[in-house]
Amino acid sequence: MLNVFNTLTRQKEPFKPITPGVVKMYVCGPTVYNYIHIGNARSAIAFDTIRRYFEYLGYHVDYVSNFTDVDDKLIKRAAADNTTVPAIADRFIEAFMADTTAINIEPATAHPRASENIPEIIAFVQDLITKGYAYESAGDVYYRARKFKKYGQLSDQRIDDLEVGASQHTADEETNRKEDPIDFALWKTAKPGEISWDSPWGAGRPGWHIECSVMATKYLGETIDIHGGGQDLEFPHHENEIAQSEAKTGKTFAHYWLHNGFVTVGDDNEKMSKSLGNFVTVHDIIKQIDPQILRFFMATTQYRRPIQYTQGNLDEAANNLSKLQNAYRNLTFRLTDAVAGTDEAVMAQLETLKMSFVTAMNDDFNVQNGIAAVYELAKLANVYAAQTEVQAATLTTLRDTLVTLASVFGVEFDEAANNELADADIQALIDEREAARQAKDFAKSDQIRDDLKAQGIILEDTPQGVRFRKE
RNA sequence: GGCGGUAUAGCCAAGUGGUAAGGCAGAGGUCUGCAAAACCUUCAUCACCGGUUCAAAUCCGGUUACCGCCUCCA
Repeated sequence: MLNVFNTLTRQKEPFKPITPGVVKMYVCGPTVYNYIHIGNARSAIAFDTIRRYFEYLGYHVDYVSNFTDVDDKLIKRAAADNTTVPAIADRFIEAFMADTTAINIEPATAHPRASENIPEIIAFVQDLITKGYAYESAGDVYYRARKFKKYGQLSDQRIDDLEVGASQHTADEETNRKEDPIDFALWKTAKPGEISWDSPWGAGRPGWHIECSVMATKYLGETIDIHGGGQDLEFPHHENEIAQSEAKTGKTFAHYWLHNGFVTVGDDNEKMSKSLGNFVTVHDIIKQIDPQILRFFMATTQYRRPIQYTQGNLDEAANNLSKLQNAYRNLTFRLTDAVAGTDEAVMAQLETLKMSFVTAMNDDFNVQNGIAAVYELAKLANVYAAQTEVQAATLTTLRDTLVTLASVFGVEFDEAANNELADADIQALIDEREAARQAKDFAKSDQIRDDLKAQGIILEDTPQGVRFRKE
């Protein structure tokens, strides 16, 4: 039984889907006014890993993640770049897709954009006004937070304890239009020249939280299984989503609320964020490091724990990743001289490891214990592949299992890197070196090996002959 | 002020009552002409104080430090 930590109840609960075999999950996506930073990437990776584990268990996952493509920051960016809001949005959505593809994140079932759901948003807001949960004020529309009895439930806040303005991001002119400072905007009237849509309240645009309520219910239904996002969205964003959605539908919005921890940087483990300006974009970082390493690093930290983004931690992830890749190579290499048959003892150990993996992951996606099982699998594979006689079916089963389990973390094994390099020049050098080794001319053979290494080709002598890989 | 999260070896980190998983780095070894890859061995009493218990990293009380949210944020 899979247990997930539900922010709503602050405890682990058995996961029971609304529809057997199906998971409907919505994960808050980025506001597309810049390249995503590695904190955004962490969230995407955390929920992609969770999604992949559901799929490993055999669930069909309907995974919806939005783009917030209309808001103050886009308007500001468009003005600064002397272009339009849609142009900015298009540019950074394209960059988002490129960056997330590089770190091996599966595309969502749907990637809806706020700007493409304006009629639905207006209808949603209108319904909230009709039901008495919202009111128009000088062209803006606000949500009456106090009217929603459960307001504060998710973040465990009582309205009266909230310190208004504690984050120092409240705008005075907006506060003046509200009945109550805790109320939040559903619709904002357009200032001259700003992007806008016609509405019953005049030209304007959606507030920040409404698009998620609208798109989640539109694409997944009034009640969904899992709603995810970063911990910083707990309040107010997700609190507001609940208030909007449940006031409108009268139904539970999401059964399980999952929140990923932050990426921290520097000696004081400060949160990385766009507003603090201490961020590293994925766009930049993957020019310097292998995106697979970034992916592996983040995927192997449990989603609720903070991640310290440091060079040392990245190096460690790189070493661990190559450990898995070496196990894959070791298995693949022996297929060439394997005999028929299956080793039942190894198969039995493999089953035990798979059970360890599932047990670990079923405990709120405990990837630390999950990856430990994969490391054990790698060791089992290496020991087996080092035997003098190996069986093909045993090798392929070990390899298939390695591939399947590692794929939950987004690890892919590159066949080409192993490789059967059809480069005649390199093969000639390898043959020449072999001849030199046979003649015990080690000075020459070592020279050839060094030369190839300079080209990024690593030679390895094994009892079954020489093999090579790219560095 | 309200709410929440952390604290385990040089580093990452698992572990909610029974005597500290796993990984990285380090050390020693096996294999190798030498390497590489791999394997084997080795490496901690759990922030601090007090309490409960036959037994606590794990429960209770207290202390300290760090981080986050309280309408820009993943």
